[in-house]
Amino acid sequence: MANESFQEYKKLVNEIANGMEQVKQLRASSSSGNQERVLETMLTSYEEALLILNEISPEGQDQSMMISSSDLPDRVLETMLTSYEEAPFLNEIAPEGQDQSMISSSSDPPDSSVTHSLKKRRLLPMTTMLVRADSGVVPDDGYSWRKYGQKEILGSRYPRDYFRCAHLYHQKCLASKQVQRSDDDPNIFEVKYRGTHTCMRPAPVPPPLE
DNA sequence: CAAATTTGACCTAA
DNA sequence: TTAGGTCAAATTTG
Repeated sequence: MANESFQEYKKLVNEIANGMEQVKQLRASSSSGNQERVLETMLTSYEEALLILNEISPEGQDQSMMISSSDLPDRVLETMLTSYEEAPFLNEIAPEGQDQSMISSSSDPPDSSVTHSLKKRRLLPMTTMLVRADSGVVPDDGYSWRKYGQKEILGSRYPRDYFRCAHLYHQKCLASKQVQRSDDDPNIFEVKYRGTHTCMRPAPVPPPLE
């Protein structure tokens, strides 16, 4: 069934992938710190958008209940718009050619109901790794962390611990991590890292395996 | 004593 | 409202 919505779907995927590629190139050639950060945010959004598209990909048998072809682009566009709002300077770098249509905001419509919510804080993605802890204690990863919370997680047998870099105050190091014992194997811990250390502290030895 | 942890309260997105 | 993330006062640790 190569119906219309499927064609649209493929087109959308291409557009996003294409835009993502552009951002990557842009990132590779610029060096300003702030721009770098913004580009990083945008890249993340693109990736999220593609993930969403994958989740609801029309490949499955039940195509009939596939998105009404309008609420899907809405989700994607909302995600992307958030990023573009954080990157006004990009208006000047308007890429040659096509995909302006995705950036609907350039010639502001007067009563955009979207403009009110421009204060979204976008958090960095977490990278997860599994760590063996035969002694029941999580091996040191070389950084000094300070624990700031612990939570019971619904459906998990063990609580989740919250840490952030111990140098948050002396330096602006925003790195943080979460640790949670695995449900199935008590000797395995799931360690999630967010952000990278700006403090150049001791041996940054990222733990093994994943 | 300072510094790190514990733990219930607080905050907020879904 | 709930679940998950964070704050911060009390407590423990070194």
